[in-house]
Amino acid sequence: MRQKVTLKMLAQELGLSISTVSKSLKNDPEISQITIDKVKKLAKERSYKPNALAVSLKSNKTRSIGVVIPDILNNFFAKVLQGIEIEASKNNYKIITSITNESFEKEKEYLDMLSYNGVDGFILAVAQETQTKGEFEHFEEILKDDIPVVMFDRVAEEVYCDKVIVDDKKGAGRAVDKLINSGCKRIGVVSTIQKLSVGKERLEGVEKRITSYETTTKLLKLKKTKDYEQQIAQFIEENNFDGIIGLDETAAVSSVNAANVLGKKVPDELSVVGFTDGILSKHSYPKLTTVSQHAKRMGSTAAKILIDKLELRAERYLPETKVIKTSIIERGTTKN
Amino acid sequence: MRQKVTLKMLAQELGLSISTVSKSLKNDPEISQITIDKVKKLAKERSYKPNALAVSLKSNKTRSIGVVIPDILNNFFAKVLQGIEIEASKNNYKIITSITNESFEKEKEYLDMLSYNGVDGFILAVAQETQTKGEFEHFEEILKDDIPVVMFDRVAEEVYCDKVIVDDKKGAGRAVDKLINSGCKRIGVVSTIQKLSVGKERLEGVEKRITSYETTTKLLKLKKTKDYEQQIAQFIEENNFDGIIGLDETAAVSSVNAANVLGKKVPDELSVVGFTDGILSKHSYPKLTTVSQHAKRMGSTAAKILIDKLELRAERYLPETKVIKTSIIERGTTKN
DNA sequence: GTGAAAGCGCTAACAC
DNA sequence: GTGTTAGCGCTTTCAC
Repeated sequence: MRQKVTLKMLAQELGLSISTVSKSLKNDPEISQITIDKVKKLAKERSYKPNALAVSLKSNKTRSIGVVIPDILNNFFAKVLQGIEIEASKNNYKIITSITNESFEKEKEYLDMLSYNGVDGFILAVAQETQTKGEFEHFEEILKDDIPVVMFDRVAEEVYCDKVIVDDKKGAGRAVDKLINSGCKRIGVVSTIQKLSVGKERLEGVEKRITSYETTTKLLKLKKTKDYEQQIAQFIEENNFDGIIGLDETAAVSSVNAANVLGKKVPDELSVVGFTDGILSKHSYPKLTTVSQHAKRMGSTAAKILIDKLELRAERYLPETKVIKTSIIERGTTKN
Repeated sequence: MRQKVTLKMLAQELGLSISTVSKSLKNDPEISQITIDKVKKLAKERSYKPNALAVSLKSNKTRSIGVVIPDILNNFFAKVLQGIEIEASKNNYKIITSITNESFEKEKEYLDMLSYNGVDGFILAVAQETQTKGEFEHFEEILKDDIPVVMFDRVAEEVYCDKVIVDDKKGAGRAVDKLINSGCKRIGVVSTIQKLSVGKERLEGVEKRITSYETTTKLLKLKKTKDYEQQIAQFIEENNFDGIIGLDETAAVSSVNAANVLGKKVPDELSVVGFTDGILSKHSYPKLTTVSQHAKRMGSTAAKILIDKLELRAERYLPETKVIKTSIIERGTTKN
């Protein structure tokens, strides 16, 4: 093992005290310029780097952010993570990634483990199991310890902390408008996320908006046990739909494929609008028109809010909820 | 801020010394059972958790692993990350995720930053720019400091460290066999990753295997500037292919969609085999037959190797290269 | 302008 | 069986 360079070593070599060396490296005005230059020169030569651990112990700051997400294979979360990472790295923060796999226990465990001098703050999306259970004490615990938390997308209303969400309801409304404007008369809704808060929000958005038009809608909750495309194909046939809103990316892409099963032309005989605008939407045939949630921006926004808090640049004790605007990305599954 | 519980506090409250408390919590046989019980009881009550920073400073171990990957939006890397995460969490390691976005500079930066008491070891896939440049000093630096490195998938032959790779050549051979066995006579190869080592490996594998049969092949390198499906459709038409091997997931899915453009039936008129077996393969229409690289297993294997090294369970100084076997996942784009 | 000393929270060798 | 002490590498107050 190559010897690690410490302040002590530099001090010895220069015949100075440790504190002088430390101050020199910080350009402390107490120290003469000559000394400062001397110290810096040697530090550079030896490529001295402060021991992050020692600095953290002293300052009680780790410069790291705990990111707790339900599922990294979900392209949406991956995008958010990317946004967080970029912003964090800009500000010289590390990120510690934890994946709950939608489990309440894992979520609790990770929060607990990381809250003890592991990270300065958290960015998280609530696990499905936690949302179903409605138990949020583990978040409160963290907040009591004065560790800031920013929730995104899957948030817990009950917890008083910063949040970054998407105007899902409005987005759903936009999806309805889009379909109606491209001539659809009968619109069906397909979802695999009926249990999640976002799933409910979107459904509400659709239902509310559809009352503006002379039509109604119907929801198909996809069952994991059966083939999605078959379920959707049947749903379309039975109700004679000419428009489908997929409340999540999988539901939307499967709807496009269901049209293939039925031999219906998209978008001529069936239009589809999806949510999330991830990688699947760009690789379906035809490519999906979607409501984009700007996942990357969600990530960077969440990171900005958290870092502002950590650096005390923001007002304390005043949690904010930031709403990211949705927008429709027009591609091939709708008519103009 | 709720006061953090420290050994000192417990000691004071119990009228014991700090070291006694410390030892009690470690079940040191030097300490009487009565004391141990007393200490543990209070520790539990106060929900004492050791300060991870102090432990790290003392032990010079952080129990964290630096994971450096080129792109988290790539489903393959996301899967590997998932595998790493599971294994790490099992062994009570944290993971620090860094995304290089294929940049040499970023890769260097992250390795540098994290190597100073940030992490105990690294798991990484080399960035594209680094592979192109062929500069690997930054890896050597890390190894000199005795920080173990495990490379996966995108490895640098030149660096003497542990590696986890896939038998890409054999996998490519399997893809050829699969197509020939399902009756293909003219096989084309499509790729978006011709610059990466894995891309070259796979191509070689195809070319080598195809000599066993009475046919030849041809490669289409997809240009980012133009629509993939159009390029592929043209390629298929011009060469009258009845089989396509997509060397990466995007190329493979785009090939299936190109068949749609041409109005060719898959797999009846055109068979396709892809690589990577990610989320896209499962959502194309028809679903893709692919060569799976078992990404998750790659991740957990890499993590196991690293953790074994870190805990000195493994022989030191003897880097190993583990080859993960590929397998064909049969779905709808090939005939039986 | 420089240095000594205390302390962040913990561990462990060494007393007693 | 329990306590004292030194030290991990750094920052910072206070003394000189």
